Amino acid sequence: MQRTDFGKMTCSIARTWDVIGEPWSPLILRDVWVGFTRFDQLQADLGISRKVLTERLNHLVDQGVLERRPYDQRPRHEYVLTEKGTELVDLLMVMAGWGDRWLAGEAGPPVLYRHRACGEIAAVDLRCPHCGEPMHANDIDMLPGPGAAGRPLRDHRSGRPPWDHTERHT
Amino acid sequence: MQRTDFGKMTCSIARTWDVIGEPWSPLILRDVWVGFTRFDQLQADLGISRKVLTERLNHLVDQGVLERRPYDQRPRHEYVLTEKGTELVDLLMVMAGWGDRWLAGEAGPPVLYRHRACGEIAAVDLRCPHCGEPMHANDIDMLPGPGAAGRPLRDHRSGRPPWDHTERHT
DNA sequence: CCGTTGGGGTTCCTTCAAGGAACTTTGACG
DNA sequence: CGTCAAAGTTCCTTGAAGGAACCCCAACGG
Repeated sequence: MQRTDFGKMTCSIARTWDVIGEPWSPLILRDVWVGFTRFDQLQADLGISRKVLTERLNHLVDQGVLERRPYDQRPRHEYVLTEKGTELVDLLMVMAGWGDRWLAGEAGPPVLYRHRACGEIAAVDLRCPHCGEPMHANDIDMLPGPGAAGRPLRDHRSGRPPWDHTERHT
Repeated sequence: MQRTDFGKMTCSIARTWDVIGEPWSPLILRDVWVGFTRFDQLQADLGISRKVLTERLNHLVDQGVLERRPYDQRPRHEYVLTEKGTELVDLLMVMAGWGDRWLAGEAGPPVLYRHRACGEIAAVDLRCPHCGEPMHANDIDMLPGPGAAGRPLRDHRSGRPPWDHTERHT
């Protein structure tokens, strides 16, 4: 599918997309996390084509997100999350949180998350690691980082990018 | 592309994927957030095909993530994030955080995020809204929610799903 | 020692989406 | 009245997703 190579863009969203943005990839990671670690388990649970599953698993292994690990003398193996992959599960939790909030409808969320430390059922919240206050879309400013490539950034004071001098015919 | 309809699955990750999982969608949202709100701006910035951009924008509007808003008497309009869409930016921030950490390489992250409340540069952190402690992949248990459909869940004590009684030939 | 089974893939074919370029529409402006 | 610019359509080519069938390999079981 992806004829465009997002991995080469100077954007961490695009680069991350290059790793998990193909169809099925997040669901494969979800399943591996939940305990479906073998090819046939994944195939049966997801109903995905074997061909596509092979391609996705290879890609995820190449990207260092999954590890192929033998569990028998026979050529049998299971897929497990690497540290890199485990940190991707954070992303899945945020996706699940948004889906629970906006798409679950009458029936309510299919899965509840319980924080083991305090025992409470909760959706993850985004916080600033320094001050501990909420840190959402409108709580931040963006600045060029060391890996920047001259991409214009949002100016939160004017509400539009600094380079944008087109009139608004409001 | 997506021949499989993820939106019908009993999984908030799959449902969310159905909204933003097509190629380009996250980058479109990023651009709208950053201030590229018009068709030609998006097309020029992303280098996406006009046809595909039309399809994506329509889908995102249909899903209530973007709103098409006229800014002139002429048939001119711009796309803006709804509340639903603004909350999706949280997801983009987590994606960016992961990409910054694992894919930025030597050059470092292209963009830095500054928390306006405290002025610090930081990546978002996932916390439990109740106790305020970190809440990552391995800090939670999953339970069936009201919208569940009998899907087996992970048992964190055994490390694999409760229904899995196959031997491990380790 | 030969056939069977089961995990883990390939191969091949059809259908549909992505990419890209050219063309169209609409109202405003000089 | 001709032109311009925004915002799409149309059409064609290439390539990815879906699906079914097939293959390989190492135990077993008799």
